Amino acid sequence: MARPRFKNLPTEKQHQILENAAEEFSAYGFEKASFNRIIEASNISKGAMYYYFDDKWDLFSTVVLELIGASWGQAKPFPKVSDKEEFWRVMVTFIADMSRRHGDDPRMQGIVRLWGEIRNHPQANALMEEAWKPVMGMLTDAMGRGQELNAVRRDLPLLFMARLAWGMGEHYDNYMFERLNRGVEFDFTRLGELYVDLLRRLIEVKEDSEDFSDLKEPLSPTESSTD
Amino acid sequence: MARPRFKNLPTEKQHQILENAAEEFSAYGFEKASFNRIIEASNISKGAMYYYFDDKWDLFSTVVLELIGASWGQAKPFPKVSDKEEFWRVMVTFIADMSRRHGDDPRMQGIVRLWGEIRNHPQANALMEEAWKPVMGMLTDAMGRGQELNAVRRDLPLLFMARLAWGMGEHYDNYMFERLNRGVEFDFTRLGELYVDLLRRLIEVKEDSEDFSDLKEPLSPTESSTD
DNA sequence: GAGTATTTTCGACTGGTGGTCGAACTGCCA
DNA sequence: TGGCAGTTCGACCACCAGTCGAAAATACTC
Repeated sequence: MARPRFKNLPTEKQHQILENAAEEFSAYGFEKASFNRIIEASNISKGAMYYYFDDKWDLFSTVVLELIGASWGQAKPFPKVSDKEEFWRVMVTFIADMSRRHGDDPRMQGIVRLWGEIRNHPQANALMEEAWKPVMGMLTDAMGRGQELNAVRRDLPLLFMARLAWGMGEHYDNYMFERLNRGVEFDFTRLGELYVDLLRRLIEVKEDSEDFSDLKEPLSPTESSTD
Repeated sequence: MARPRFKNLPTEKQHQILENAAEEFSAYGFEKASFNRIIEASNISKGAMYYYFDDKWDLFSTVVLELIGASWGQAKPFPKVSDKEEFWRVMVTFIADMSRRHGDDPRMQGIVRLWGEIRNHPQANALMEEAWKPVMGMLTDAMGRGQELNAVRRDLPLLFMARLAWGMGEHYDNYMFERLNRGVEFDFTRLGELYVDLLRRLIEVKEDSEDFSDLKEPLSPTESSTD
């Protein structure tokens, strides 16, 4: 979010600052990252830093938006599909693409993993919403198409299902990350298939399933508060 | 975890300290909770506090274990069930009981909600495992029984499914909490039914479903590191 | 009860934190 | 040359978790 003047800085300097910040945050998390250390590493004075950023959180969210934007900027939209099976097949590659984006860049990995830490910050929801808007948009679009094809259940709001998928992904990541750190080996493709299988079970149309459309309103997105 | 000597303190004093700590942690989260403030509120000196607890984390984990223990200490085990439908019916009440335990005590609520924040702490996994062991045990037992009744899929490890249920619960809580804070009204019973419906979709035996038992080993619990 | 040993309490102190602020410096225009 | 905005600077603030040596209280022994 960074004060507008930040853009007047030589792009090199901008890069340097954001780079150092990304490094620090993804290495230590939000609270334990040292704003002072970032300042030192950037060869800048404290006053100058606060001249360009409101506070630590401001720098953090700038970094997050930058990183996610760079990674998702030129992502291809969910392709047109014309039948159920194709829908699910494409979903697998979509999810794989997603986890690749999150897994390849270690700075991105660090950011994604520390999401849980900041969840209670007053501005966390606003940041999350803005940062992942394009991704969530693609997810909900995809699921909407799935509904048209009668592949995806219609009794739950799109956004609720998208968040469900998202949350499961987060949890999935954590579970795997933990095991990875213990030296367990994975077949990531197979793992992705399991993930989509689970997601599919959650949101697929099922003949005998109970209908929860009466819950639609409380589950739907209310206007997001900007606090 | 608290030094053993803590138990020699008058129980009244012990209570007072843990009470103040629970208050502080659940109100501010782990990082932003002030150890100093807890000390002051407890009418105790800094040296004394560090005489009974190794550090902030030590106090925190003591509080967590205390709180969860008190809430789950005398919980009834998952009842004997003899057929699929009964199994799922009992599961609904089990889950309802669980969310009631987490929702009734605001201190407990606070603790549960700040779990995400501390996930990256070096001792977080050990604490989580110890704190929720009885609950997870009941969950896995229940699911094991479900497998015997051919209600629950057999291709995934019990613990993986338990964690899946757990993670979904966490995410669910967060989603609802967010909406609650915006004044949205809920039918909690109905919401619990939706949760179990989703869980059921995830772990129920499904004839045409792909078999993922080849993933059993990487998904299974390895020996937990105690670092 | 005196003297010693152990346990407990105390709070000043340390190196660090995020954030503030008034002064100084710079470039530009009149 | 003077004035003025935009920018840079680092000393300073309140607070943080954690340390430590010494004082106080208690327990134990002769």
